[in-house]
Amino acid sequence: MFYKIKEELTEKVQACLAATFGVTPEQYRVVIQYPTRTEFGDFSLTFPFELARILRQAPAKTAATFIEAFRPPDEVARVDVAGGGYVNVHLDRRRILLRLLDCLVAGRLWLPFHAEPEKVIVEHTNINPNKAAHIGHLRNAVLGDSLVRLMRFTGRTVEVQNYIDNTGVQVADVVVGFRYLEKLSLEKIRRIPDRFDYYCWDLYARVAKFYEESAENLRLRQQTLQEIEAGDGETAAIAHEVSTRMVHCHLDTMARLGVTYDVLPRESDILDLKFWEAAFARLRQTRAIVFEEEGPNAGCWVMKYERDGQADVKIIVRSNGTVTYTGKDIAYQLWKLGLLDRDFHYEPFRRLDDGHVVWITSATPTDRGGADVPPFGGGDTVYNVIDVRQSYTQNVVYEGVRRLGYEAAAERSIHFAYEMVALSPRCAVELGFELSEEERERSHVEVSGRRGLGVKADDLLDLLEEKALDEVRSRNADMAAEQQQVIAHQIAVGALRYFMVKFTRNSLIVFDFEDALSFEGETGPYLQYSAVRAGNILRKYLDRYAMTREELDAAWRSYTPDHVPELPEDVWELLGTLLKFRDLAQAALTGQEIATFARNLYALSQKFSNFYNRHQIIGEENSDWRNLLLAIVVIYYEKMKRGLEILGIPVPERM
RNA sequence: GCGCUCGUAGCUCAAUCGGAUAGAGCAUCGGCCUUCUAAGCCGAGGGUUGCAGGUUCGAGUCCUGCCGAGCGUGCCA
Repeated sequence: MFYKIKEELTEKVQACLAATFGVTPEQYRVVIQYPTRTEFGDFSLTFPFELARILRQAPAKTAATFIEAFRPPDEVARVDVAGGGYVNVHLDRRRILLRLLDCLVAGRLWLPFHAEPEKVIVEHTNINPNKAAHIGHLRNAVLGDSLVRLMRFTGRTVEVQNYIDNTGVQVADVVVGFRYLEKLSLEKIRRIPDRFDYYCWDLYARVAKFYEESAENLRLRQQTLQEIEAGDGETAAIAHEVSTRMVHCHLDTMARLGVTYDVLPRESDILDLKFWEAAFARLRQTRAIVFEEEGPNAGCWVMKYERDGQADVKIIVRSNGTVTYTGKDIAYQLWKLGLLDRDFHYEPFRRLDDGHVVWITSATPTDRGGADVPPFGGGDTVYNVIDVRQSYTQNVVYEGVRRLGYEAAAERSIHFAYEMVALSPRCAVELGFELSEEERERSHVEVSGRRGLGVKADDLLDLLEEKALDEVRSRNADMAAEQQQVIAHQIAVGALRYFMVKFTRNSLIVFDFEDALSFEGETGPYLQYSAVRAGNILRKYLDRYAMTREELDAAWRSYTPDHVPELPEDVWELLGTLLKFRDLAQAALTGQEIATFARNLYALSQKFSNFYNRHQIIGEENSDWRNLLLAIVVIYYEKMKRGLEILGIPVPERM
C-alpha cells in the first residue's frame, strides 16, 4: 500500500513540476526521500534546491509556488516547506491506519512483487573440497544465501550453484598427504571416521610443511595433479573420494545454517566434457585471445587489453598447453550464461527432508535417480559471490565473454565481491598459533588453510550453540531438553548469520570471539527476541480475552474514520518504519548490499523494543486502543518474520 | 611503480543520486524487573569525519594534492 502511495506521489509531483514550471522528467527526475526526523513528515522532496539553477529562483519560492499548485494524493494530510526549501509531505495517519487494518484483516499485508521473467544464477560457497569450512567461507555462503533469499522475495527466479574444484592443487595436496605422509590406501581412507573434514584440515597443513622440506617433495604435487587429471588409477580414485566426501561435509555444515544449493558443477566434468575446448575455439576465432610468438610470454595464448592507457596481458593458455584457471572460468561463465552450446549431465547428490534435490554434474549420462532434471544454467544474470581479491581475474573472465560479442551478457555478469574475514592477532594466539613478530604488530592476520590458521565453521557453530543452550536453560528451566536444543540452535544461527551480514561488503571483518559470540546489542538474537516477544503478546492476548482470531479480525474491522484514536508520535514512528518494509528490501537489492537490509531490520526491532517497553498492550484498559496496539504488534510480527526469513534467521517459539 | 578499496566517537561499524542537528553497538557512568520475557528499556559523557585546497544552495560522500592502511598486479587456484 505504502509504496503505491509513494509511486502515486512521485507521478503527481513530476506532473505538477511540468505543469507549473515546465520541467520535464528528462531535465529532472523526481526522487522521494525519507526525512531524517519525524517532524519533517513522511516523505521529503528536494527539487526546489536542485531546480534553483534551471528556474533561476530561490528554493523557498519554488517550494511555495509548488505547494500552491499541488494536489496531493488522498492519503496526504498536508504538505509544507521547511529548512529553506524542503517540501515535506505528511500522511493522514488515521486514514493510513484504517487501510492497514483492512490489509491485515484481509491477509494482504503482503502484496507480492511481480514475478520477473528473467532467471538469475547465484554462485556461492565454492569451497575447495580438501578441508573443513572456515569463517571466511561462512561469510561467502551467508552473503550468497541471503542474496538468493532477497531476490526470491522480490520475485526473481534464482538458481543456486556451488562450484566444486575437485581437480585443483588443493585437493592434490591432501592426496599427497594421504599417499606419501599417511601412506594410506583408498580403502583405509574410506574407513577414516568423522570428522573427515577436520582430519584433512590438519593433514593439509602438514603437507604444506612437507613441501617446504625438499624440492623432491614439492614435485609430488605436480605429479599427483597430473595423475588426477588423467583420471585413472589409485591417485584419481583417492582424489574423487576425498572431494566427494568433503562436499558432503561442507553441505552438512551449510545445512546447519539453512543454506542449500540447486546444483553442484564439478570442474572434472568441465574438463571431461571439453567445455574449455569449445570456448577456446571461439576465443581464437574472434581473436579475443592471441598466440604470443615471442617475448616473455612466447608460446602462450594471452588476452591483451589496455587498462588506463597501460598495455596488459593475461595468460589464458600456458606454453605447455595447459589452461589457466581463468581460461576454465571463461568457459564455465559462458555455460552459466547459456552461451556455450554444451551442457553437463546430472545426477541427484542429495535429497533434503523437504524433498528438495541437490544435483551434481556428471560427465556421462546417468539414470538421474528417477527424478526430472531441472534446466540448469542459462542465466540471464549471473552473480558470482567471490572475495574481492579476485576482482582482477573476474574482470578478465567477463572481458572474455564481452569479446565473444556478448556485451549484454558481460554486463550482466556480476562479481558480488566482499572483503575477507581475518583474525585479530589476539584471536590467533588464543587459538594456539605462533605468530611472527611482524604479524603480532598488525591489525589482523589472514586466515590460512595452508597453515591451518583459522576458525572452523562447525567449531564456531558448536560454541554458539553451547552458549545459547546455557542461556536458554537459565531462562526456560521447565522446557524439554529437546526443545531447548532446537532453540539454542536457532539462536546460534541467528547470531552467526546476522554477524556475517551486518558489515557492508567491502568492510574487512577482523574476527573476534567476543563480538561473534555476543547475543546482546546489534546481534541476531536481539532481532529474534523482539519477534518472539511480539508473538507472545498475540498468543497471550487471545488467551487472556478468550478471543479467536476471527473475533479479533472483527474488532479490527469495526474501526471507522471517526472512530480511530489519533496515533502518538512514537507509535507512528514504528508504523512508518513498518510501512517502508518493501522499500527496504528493494533498496538493498538496488544497492546490492545485504547489510543495508539487515541494519534496517535491526533499526525496526529497536523501535519495537522501545514501543514494547513504553506501552502495556494486554493490560491496556481501553479496548479500542488495546486492539489497535495489538494490530501494530501483529503487523510487526508478520513483517519481522519475513525480514528474518530473508536473512535466513529462524524465529524461535520462545527464548 | 601502477590499479582497486579504505581512513568517521576509546573500540567495532553505519550514514538512502550530494540533503536538514553524522547515527548504532560494545566499553564507561547513572536509573528501570509485584505488570505482555531485563537476550530488554531510558538517560549521560564521548566527533575539527586523516590533512590541505577546490566544486556546490548544501560535502563524511564528488575533484586535486599530501599522509597512512589493506588488497591486487603469477605460465597459482
